[in-house]
Amino acid sequence: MASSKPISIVLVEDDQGLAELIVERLEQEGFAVEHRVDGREACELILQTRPDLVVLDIMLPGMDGFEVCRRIRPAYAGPVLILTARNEDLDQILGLELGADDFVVKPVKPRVLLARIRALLRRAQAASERAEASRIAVGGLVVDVGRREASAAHGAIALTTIEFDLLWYLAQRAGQTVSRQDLYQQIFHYDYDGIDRSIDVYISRLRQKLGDDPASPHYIKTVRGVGYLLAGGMA
Amino acid sequence: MASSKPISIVLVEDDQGLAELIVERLEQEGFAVEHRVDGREACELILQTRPDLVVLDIMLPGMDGFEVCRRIRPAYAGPVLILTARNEDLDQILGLELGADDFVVKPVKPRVLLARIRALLRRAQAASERAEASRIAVGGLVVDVGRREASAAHGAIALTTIEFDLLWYLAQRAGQTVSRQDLYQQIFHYDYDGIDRSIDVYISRLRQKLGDDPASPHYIKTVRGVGYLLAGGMA
DNA sequence: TGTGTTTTTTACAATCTGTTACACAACGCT
DNA sequence: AGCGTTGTGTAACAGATTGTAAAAAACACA
Repeated sequence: MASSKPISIVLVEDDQGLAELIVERLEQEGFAVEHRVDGREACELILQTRPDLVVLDIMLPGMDGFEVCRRIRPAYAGPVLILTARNEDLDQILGLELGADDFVVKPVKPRVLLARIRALLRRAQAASERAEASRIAVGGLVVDVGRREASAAHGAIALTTIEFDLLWYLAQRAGQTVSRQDLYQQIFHYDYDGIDRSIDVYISRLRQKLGDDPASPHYIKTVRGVGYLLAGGMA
Repeated sequence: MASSKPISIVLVEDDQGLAELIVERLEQEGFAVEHRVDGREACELILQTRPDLVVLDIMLPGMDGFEVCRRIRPAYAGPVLILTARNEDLDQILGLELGADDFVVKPVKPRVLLARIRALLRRAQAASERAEASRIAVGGLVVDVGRREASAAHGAIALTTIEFDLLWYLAQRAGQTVSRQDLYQQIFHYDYDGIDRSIDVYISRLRQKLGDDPASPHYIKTVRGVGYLLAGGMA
């Protein structure tokens, strides 16, 4: 198990001295560390490589740490540890619900940082074990909640928020008919009034993106008078 | 769960080191694991013992994982989890619609694999509690309720909601005559008044789509004064 | 603020459903 | 066989439901 792959960490920090110190210590401990100074670059790196953990300084040139956090959060599910110089920032960190998982106040002692990192990794691991599948494969379609995208034979398919929520809900119940009522509850959080057509529009757009012909659909079937069904199911 | 009978898993993997690692971990967790290196042998084992789940490596000597999947699928309905070394294989997994239920990209972390296995087993159990059989094959016709579609030798047949419900009900009782009364109860949820002709119309439409000549029908026979019958038996 | 995207609404097109009408087939009777 | 009676097959139609393009509104970001 130790052999498979080292745990990867992305460090975003503009103070070169501090950064070197941290990188050295972490590598000593067997982590694979990538360091970036620029916020924008860091975002790209994180979204691309999906490290096991991110250590993020708040004060950065260009895009600050808050912004980086906001940017990556929708698509990156791993733990984020914030580094901050001033205590006052804490209010913001906590209050703004950035989705940071922990923070360390500067000046940083490597021992402390290391302990926090280990704790976060443990927590994340436990969470991922508990989690439902983050991905569902049904009938040649893969729906990935971590990336909030679907892939079919042709490749990845970019979906908007609601499109994805809808597909995810259907995928979780693949092989069962899902009622309009149910879909309105889940997607819009209010009841179906019998008149609104938005679900139909989203289904239509989903079918278009999935390359599904509504006359003889491969993925999403209509159950007239009831709702829809994503083809799939087991046993 | 610990008491009755352990959950059985078949692992098909040619890398001895990895296989041992996985087997050990799974047995630790209380699963009964059978390991095979050869694809052909694995097929036999799976079809014979019908394990609760199959973990299948793509790269195998002799018969590769894709082929194994294709071979077992018609007769094995349980969940299949694919192990793949390269991301590019995903295209194939998706494109070929092998009927795999999830996949894990190597290098495999046992924790992750375990979480995925648990998720798949949960899903499979939920599915099997819901439905008796999700697919029925009668006289060269396959009716699949999980996809709400029927297929004959020519390929898939697009059916409307009621057409499918009707066919499904007949398929569940293939070989026995089903009364009009019964059909009205099941399909329309009200009694047959002796006048209404809608069932006849739907039967007519079904026969058209199935390519059935009512003068000498291959699939749906008329039982005068009583109802209809979907021809049973094998072909 | 402007620009580009996503969500929601609206209107009209396409499809499905349930009914009716008529044609034909099966049965019973002489 | 001839005839009426009953049951089934299906085309055609009107109303209902769903599909979707396009416009408008809301939102996000620079």
